[in-house]
Amino acid sequence: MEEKYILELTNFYKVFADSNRLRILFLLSENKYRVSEITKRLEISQSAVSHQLQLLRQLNLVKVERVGKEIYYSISDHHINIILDYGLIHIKEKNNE
Amino acid sequence: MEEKYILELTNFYKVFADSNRLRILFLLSENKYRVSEITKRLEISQSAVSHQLQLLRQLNLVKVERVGKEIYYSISDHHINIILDYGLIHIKEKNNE
DNA sequence: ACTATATATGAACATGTATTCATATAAGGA
DNA sequence: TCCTTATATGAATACATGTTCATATATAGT
Repeated sequence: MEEKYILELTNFYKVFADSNRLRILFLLSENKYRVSEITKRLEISQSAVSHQLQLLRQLNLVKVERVGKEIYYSISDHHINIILDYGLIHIKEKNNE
Repeated sequence: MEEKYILELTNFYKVFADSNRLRILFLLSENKYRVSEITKRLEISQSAVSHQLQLLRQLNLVKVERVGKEIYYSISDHHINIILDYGLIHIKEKNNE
């Protein structure tokens, strides 16, 4: 049975179930960005961005690189891109029906 | 940009981000079941099961079939199975690292 | 028509979590 | 060392949503 994986699985899907977190992931899937750039591009407050990045870091989904005062974030798990791509495909397909 | 899909996408992922809902989806991915059977097998209250099924029905993820007093539910969107399978693969792979 | 069984549903409640606000930390430049 | 900028973080707040409780609806059997 999958029962033993259920909690782990729901936690995995929860990552993508918040719009700001998803925006951040999509942005980082293109490139690495500083916190301030994420804030500007997505129009999310600096604090909210930092909190989300903290969460993503704990889940080992993004990695960090410090350059002077600035801190760059990027995707660290290639599965993320697959999930993002598949989700998009699903939605687009659905909209075409 | 994916911006216009973001909300739709998060709603899509939210479906899988609850453990009881995920259990129900996994169960229904095997077979069609009556509400009472889902309740027994998953040990979730009848009301909670009904509420979740209602939600899944509104999203067109499950379909309904009435047979007398009983009501059978089953998966109506094949994408569901793909998502469930992929999620499992991801988790298992992750656990083997 | 009455009763029992299966399922649905609205409202109240409980809980998790995302955001904000205020502030801390850390690095670079003067 | 002091100031400025970049980011992190704890606490409070706001909000969304899943569950329960009570009850409604629907169907079959008598």
